[in-house]
Amino acid sequence: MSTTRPLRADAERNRARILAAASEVFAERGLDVSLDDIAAHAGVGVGTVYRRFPDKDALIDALFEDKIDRAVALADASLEIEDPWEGFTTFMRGMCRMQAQDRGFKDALLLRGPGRERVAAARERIAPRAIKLLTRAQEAGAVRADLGPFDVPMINLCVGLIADRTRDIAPDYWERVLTILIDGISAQGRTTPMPVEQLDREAFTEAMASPRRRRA
Amino acid sequence: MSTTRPLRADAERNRARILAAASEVFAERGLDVSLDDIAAHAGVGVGTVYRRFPDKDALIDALFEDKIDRAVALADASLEIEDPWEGFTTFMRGMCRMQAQDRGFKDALLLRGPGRERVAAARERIAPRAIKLLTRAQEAGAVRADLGPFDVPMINLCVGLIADRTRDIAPDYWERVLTILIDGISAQGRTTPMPVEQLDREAFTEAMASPRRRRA
DNA sequence: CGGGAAGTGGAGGTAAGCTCTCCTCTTCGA
DNA sequence: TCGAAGAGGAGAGCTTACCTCCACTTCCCG
Repeated sequence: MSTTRPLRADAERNRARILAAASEVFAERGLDVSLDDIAAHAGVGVGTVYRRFPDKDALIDALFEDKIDRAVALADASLEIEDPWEGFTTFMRGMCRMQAQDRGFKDALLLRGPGRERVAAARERIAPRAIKLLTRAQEAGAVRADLGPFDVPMINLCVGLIADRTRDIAPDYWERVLTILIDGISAQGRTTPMPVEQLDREAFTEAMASPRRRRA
Repeated sequence: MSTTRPLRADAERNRARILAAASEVFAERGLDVSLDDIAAHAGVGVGTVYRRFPDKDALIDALFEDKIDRAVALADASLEIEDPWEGFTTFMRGMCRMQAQDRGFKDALLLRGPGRERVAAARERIAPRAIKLLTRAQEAGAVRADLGPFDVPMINLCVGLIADRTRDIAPDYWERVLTILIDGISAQGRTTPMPVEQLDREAFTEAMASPRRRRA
């Protein structure tokens, strides 16, 4: 099985184009985009996509792996930071940034259908590191003691939602919400200055209007 | 037009049944449920629903009005509270509770399509009161000064999301997230004790699995 | 109590939108 | 040069929802 004959040059080029397009489109609009959209964006026909990837999930998987590795690397890097608070918040900000910049990644972390095992595996790689970051920060008295390990992904979820809604309007707005959440989990009652401006009225209205399928 | 002849007794009964069923189903599962579901839940045919309400939006509107009134009443009651922090947090908790307990209400506040004007009108009734609550709390030094008026609904959005995901599993879990958020907007670095327990592993797994259409 | 108006149910018309297949035509490369 | 690999994209087939239509039932006035 592993002895796959190399693809023809044009096929290889198209494969790369599909992956690039999928990465981009998933990041922008989430996993709910149709393969037709991705094919169009890649400048190929749908048939070509299906020739390369048995189905949509295979395509998602091909992109997902790498992102998980990056998340794990982030966790490891955060554990290297001496200051426990700094380490924990670096991890949180990094995870949120990844999700804010890549809606597909955020969606992938929530899959229930096929690909569920892959997500479970991913969580099992990240969770122990996250827990270590959390307990270390709690033992240092930096993070409130009553925060549970399962509260942490919920915070991610919140930021991800806000990022989805403001991505096209104010791509950094999510940092305000994360700032509030991080100050809220501090045991020392910090008030971190807001890193970005608030929304103006127009941006707010836009963000609140839910995207009822497709454009306006 | 306004001189509508009274409905026949059975029709009136069915109308009430439809409204009751719609209220219940919308609250549980949001505005995305089909009218077929509502009709079944009310024990009538779809045709009967459409005889009474020209379309789905009319049905939503009929229920929405009253909920807005309750939100406005909550804001007014919160303004009656002397302590500005207490007033503001009472409002926040109340708004979040309304959305946590009624997913349809939460959805309705985000409508873009038809019913948009009604939502805009609702916002215009609530916004001035919310702003008053906020600035009063900020002037008293209770709420961080860099919080903007448009950040407040974003907090609601976050809590609404968490409530949606945990409604069937741990109906009060959202209060933990709101607690974090409220502590995060305090200018005085409060650490309010968590009002409810955290999720256990199983509940967490359940909550993270996105509801890809219909049941499990 | 009888008849016509009002009301009812739910199958199915209509419309989207999606995933994935199929088959003809094109392109690569030994 | 020519066979095999690849490409494209129309459309099959599925799902899901909103809403209509009309034969049948129920109410209620005279």
